Amino acid sequence: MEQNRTSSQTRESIFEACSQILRHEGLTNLTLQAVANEAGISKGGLLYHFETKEALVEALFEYHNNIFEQRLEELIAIESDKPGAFLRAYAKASVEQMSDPENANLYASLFAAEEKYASAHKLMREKFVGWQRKIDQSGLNPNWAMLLRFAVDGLWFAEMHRYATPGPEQRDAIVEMILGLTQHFDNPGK
Amino acid sequence: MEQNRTSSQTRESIFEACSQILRHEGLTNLTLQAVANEAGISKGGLLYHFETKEALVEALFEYHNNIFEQRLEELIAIESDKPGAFLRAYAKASVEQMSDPENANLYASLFAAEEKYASAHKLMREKFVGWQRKIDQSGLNPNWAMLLRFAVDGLWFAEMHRYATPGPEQRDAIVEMILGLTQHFDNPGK
DNA sequence: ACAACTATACCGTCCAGATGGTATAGTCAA
DNA sequence: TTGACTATACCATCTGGACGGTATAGTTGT
Repeated sequence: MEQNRTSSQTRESIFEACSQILRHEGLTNLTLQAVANEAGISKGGLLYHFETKEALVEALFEYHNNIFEQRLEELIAIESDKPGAFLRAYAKASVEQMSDPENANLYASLFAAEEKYASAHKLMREKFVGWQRKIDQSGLNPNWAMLLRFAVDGLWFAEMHRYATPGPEQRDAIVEMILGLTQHFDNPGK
Repeated sequence: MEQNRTSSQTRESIFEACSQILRHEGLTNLTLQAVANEAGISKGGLLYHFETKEALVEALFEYHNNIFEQRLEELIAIESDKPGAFLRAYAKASVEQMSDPENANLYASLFAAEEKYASAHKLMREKFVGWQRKIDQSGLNPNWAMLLRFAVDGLWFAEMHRYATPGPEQRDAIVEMILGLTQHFDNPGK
């Protein structure tokens, strides 16, 4: 006979089910019924794990944030501790995240979901504050460091929405350019 | 007796009604009924002007895009035709757009709407392609120019979602930094 | 000038379908 | 026994959209 899954296994499969739906069907189709079907459980079972849809979405944000931050930690560990190290890791982690084109849809849907689910938006805002704090402590001129963060976020934003994105070689060149610029303490232009 | 408004007057009041709702209530509350109420017409009247909700949303995107592009044209006219001129106008127009904090909500809702309304997304993608083309023709090294565009878009993205945004003085300083960098043909850092 | 007609700008009502959420009764392995 | 579910039924609410109807403005022929 089949064994019941543990609670945490089911939770993970629910998160992956949500992600699949967001990747291929979009936020509009992220209904409780659809998530339950995709995860191979019933709607009642889904609501056993998450009392409301908002709680589900918030947990989904935490799930993806953890993945990102774990990778970020790994990249920080590799990075030397020269000035701008965090910024370089942040840039690499952001770019990596978009290496699978299907993730563009996922993240675009996730950002769209923030508009509706205030708790998810709050979570993301707190995350950005944390990253920005580390960027400030990164040893670079704060304005210069923030400008570089915006360049990274802007690339990410373009990839996510597919807004006039660079081709692979140009993207690599721009990323290299950004990484190089993080080695300057301040704006090298005048 | 009261006169009927002209079609274009009503259309404009509908766009403003949509914008008000997006600014203060969010995309979730952008229903046909709510738009009709806000515009002071009936739901039937609204559907007279826009056959479907998708058509309404698409027209709303065109409306706001026209506002942005008109301002962009003005700023281009002011700008000298030295290299990077378009990029500077683009940066200024983007920043100006966010000077009213209530617009942050509006644009965040608009971007969220793109996830649902494919025609609006298509429109925005085409707009970005057009802007990117002008950036490419801006007389700067293409990779460098695109990097600067991403910096602008990243600032815009942060303001829109209120993600660890700079204070007013820091924002001004960063904008000045970006404008200064557009006067370099290529990455001035090494 | 005036009647006839057409086009425009709406209004008010109705509806099928979907959604999030609740409740309940039962299953099944450890 | 308990935790982890399934299955089903149900509800209140909301949504986009279709519809028939109406008042007014503008055009046209005579």
